[in-house]
Amino acid sequence: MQMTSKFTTAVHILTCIDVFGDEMRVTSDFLSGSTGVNAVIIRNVLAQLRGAGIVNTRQGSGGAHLAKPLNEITLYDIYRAVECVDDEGLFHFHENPNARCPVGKNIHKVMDGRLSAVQAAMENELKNITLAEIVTDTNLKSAHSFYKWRRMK
Amino acid sequence: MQMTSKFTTAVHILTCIDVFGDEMRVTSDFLSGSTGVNAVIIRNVLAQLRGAGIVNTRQGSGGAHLAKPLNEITLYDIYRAVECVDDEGLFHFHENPNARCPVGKNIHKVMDGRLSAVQAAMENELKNITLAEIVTDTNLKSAHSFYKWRRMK
DNA sequence: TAAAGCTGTAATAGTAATCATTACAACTCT
DNA sequence: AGAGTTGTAATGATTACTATTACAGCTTTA
Repeated sequence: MQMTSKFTTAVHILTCIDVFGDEMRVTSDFLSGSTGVNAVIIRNVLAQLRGAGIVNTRQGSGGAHLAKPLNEITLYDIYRAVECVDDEGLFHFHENPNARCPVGKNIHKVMDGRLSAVQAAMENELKNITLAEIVTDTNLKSAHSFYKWRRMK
Repeated sequence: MQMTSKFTTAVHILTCIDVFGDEMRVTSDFLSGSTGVNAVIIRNVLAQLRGAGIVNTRQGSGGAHLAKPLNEITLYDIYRAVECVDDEGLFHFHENPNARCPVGKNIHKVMDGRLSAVQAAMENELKNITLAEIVTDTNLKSAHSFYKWRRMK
């Protein structure tokens, strides 16, 4: 089991918007080039991020922009925006436990609270990581390589 | 994204083995009846649990048995046995970030440590839950309903 | 020792999810 | 008006999960 790559793609996208947004239009095509992910997928991810109030985009005039300060966007916000984790949660129950069996009848109830706690532990960790950290680290690691890439576009 | 239902199925199976194991042969067929999961799937899950040293099974003579005390089996052990989480981890990276882009070049490295921490937080929670708890709670909830079910088999 | 009941495992199929891709209408800006 | 974009629907390839059928091999017991 794994999260969709849309999650890391979304973080990548948002980092690009912040890093390059000052000087150029960050279009879905540009983001496709940086992530290696199809431009339509990028637009879909952007649509989900927009729905969550994380970015602004507009039809016609290209270019995505952050809708919030970097340090107010956590990885949890992005995860919620992009992964469909609403309904059932992280764990997927087998669907037809036998209600006539005392174990089958109760296993769901017995596990539910505990599994929610596990999920919450993961989500809390995600809440503690902001995009600001990601961007800062990325800038530190790549201080020297910006020039060329910008020229390419 | 979600975990396979094999995980909750495995917990259900192990609970049954402990609860019913004293008085009857807990076969894949019996477990199929309790979980509502196909008997072949049950046998596959049992095979994985056996590989992890959690249960013993033998060809011919039916009936699975726990290979360890209840309080030495954590949900983490079961999760590791049953989900294939070894290689890439919980998060799935988009596979072709552009190495010529300073963001694409570094995003993986920047996120990796943080995502590992998130995964570890979840796994630590799983390590804190033992099968002993699950069985105890199940027994409490179903004290009155065992008789009938046993008679059915 | 033969029959009955299990396990282990391979092969096949249905279903759902993910991602890529094509296509095109609607919008913005020059 | 035309070029460049976004938003979105439709289609297809690939992969994962689960169910199911089939059968060889093992154990127990009658």
